[in-house]
Amino acid sequence: MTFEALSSARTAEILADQIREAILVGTYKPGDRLIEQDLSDAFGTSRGPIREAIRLLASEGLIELRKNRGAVVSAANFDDVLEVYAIRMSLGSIAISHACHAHKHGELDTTIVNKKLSLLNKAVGGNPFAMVSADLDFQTALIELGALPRITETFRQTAVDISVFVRFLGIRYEAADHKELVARHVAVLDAILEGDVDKAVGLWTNHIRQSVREFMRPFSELEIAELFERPLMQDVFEVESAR
Amino acid sequence: MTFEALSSARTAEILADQIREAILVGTYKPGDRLIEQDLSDAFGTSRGPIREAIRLLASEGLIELRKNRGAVVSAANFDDVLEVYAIRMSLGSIAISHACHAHKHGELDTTIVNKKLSLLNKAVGGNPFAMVSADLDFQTALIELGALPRITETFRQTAVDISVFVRFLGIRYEAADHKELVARHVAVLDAILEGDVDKAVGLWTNHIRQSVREFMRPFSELEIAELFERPLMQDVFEVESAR
DNA sequence: TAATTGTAAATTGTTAACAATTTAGGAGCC
DNA sequence: GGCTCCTAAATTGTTAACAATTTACAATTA
Repeated sequence: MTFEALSSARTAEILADQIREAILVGTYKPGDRLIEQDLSDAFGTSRGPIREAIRLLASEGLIELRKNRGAVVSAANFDDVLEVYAIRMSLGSIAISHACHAHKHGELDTTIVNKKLSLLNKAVGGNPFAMVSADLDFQTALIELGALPRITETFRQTAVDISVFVRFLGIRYEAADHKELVARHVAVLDAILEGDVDKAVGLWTNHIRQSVREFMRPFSELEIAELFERPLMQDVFEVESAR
Repeated sequence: MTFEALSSARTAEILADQIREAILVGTYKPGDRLIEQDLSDAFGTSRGPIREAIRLLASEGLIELRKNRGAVVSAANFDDVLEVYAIRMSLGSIAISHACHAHKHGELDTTIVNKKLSLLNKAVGGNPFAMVSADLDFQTALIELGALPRITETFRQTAVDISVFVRFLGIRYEAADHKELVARHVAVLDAILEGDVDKAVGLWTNHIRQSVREFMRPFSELEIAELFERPLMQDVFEVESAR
């Protein structure tokens, strides 16, 4: 990789994308070590850019760095799931409220979110992982309407987390009603475009709560009972009883 | 730096700490370029670790990276301040609520937060920047009681932001009533230790709202009026009128 | 046999040289 | 004078070699 003419993005970012994809696809599993030399052989670069990509993925939390002992793919657990949903609900509400206000002043550009929505509609019914990915892209675009860069960035990070959960914690989107899922999303967008703050935020929090319920669905009674012990369940998600 | 025996932390992290400090102290000002060679000369390492430190600071948002064009120190603006306070209020509430529940189950370790509190008390009345730093450390320890790692990490990042605002946006802690500030902090901690979720969260949100008011105090009527145009002001901070 | 030590291999950390790109400044042109 | 084009310097990006550390494993000892 001596010249690489096409690169409008940074090389390390491209590498990070490829390694992230490899992790999400299962080539590297939680607990696996990522050895710099192996990666640079595999991707055809030297160790420098690979190192940079590894650091990038570590800042996303996808892998963990141990001093002088390299990087390992992180393991996700249930507590993480609840925390991530809590962050998405909380910061998402602020962003959506902000988007409503921006819309009232006529300064809302819906090009991206509309594009992501049509991509999501196309993905419904296809490969479930591709659908999850399209779903997350749409939600991120929705949050981006708020034009709050730090919140958007944090939200974007949680999207990576959700991808990991879907792959490694057995969340089964096959079980969910896809049309209803998309309808919930569109309802939030519509409420924003009506400029109705309370309605939009309400629909959003409701959407997250529903997502938590769907996430729990595939688990056993025992596992669900354990999940209900977590304070976040009552305080943030207000989930009453299983299903 | 060929061996460096003492390092229990990573070299790049130490370098990042030093560069961050140099930025906060004003050695490098917003808009300044950070040239790798200059930094490696200044800190006595090669460009590799410096590069890594720069990437680290970029992920904190303290500097910005432009492809093939190096790093510049970021400039903070008022919108950022409001967004950061909104994040701290929102995620902080979740963490504090979580800490209350943990306390009820008797699994709260208050060693760190108590240590930070005594350091804060010592810092009151001294160098204002040192006080801000001790203040932020205490708040971070408070949030850490929630034992929610992702929220703690995001919160920790916003502490860096606040440091930047204090240095570069003219927030004057001299103007604030230090004893009252510490009292507000202690009140939140006490409420957590009473296990009173509503009280603790209420005190916390109130504390952030008060902080926003104090942050505005040094600015002119015109600037304050402009700040009130921001949706976050009404929606999140519920600040009524300039006082 | 189990624990311990010593040594070689594997791996990460650092450095310096080289390649590619951007920036700055001047020569030539309108 | 102001504009474009060109070249040289400055700077970032990449690579490969070297240093330091960790890991694996065999030899030694209790």
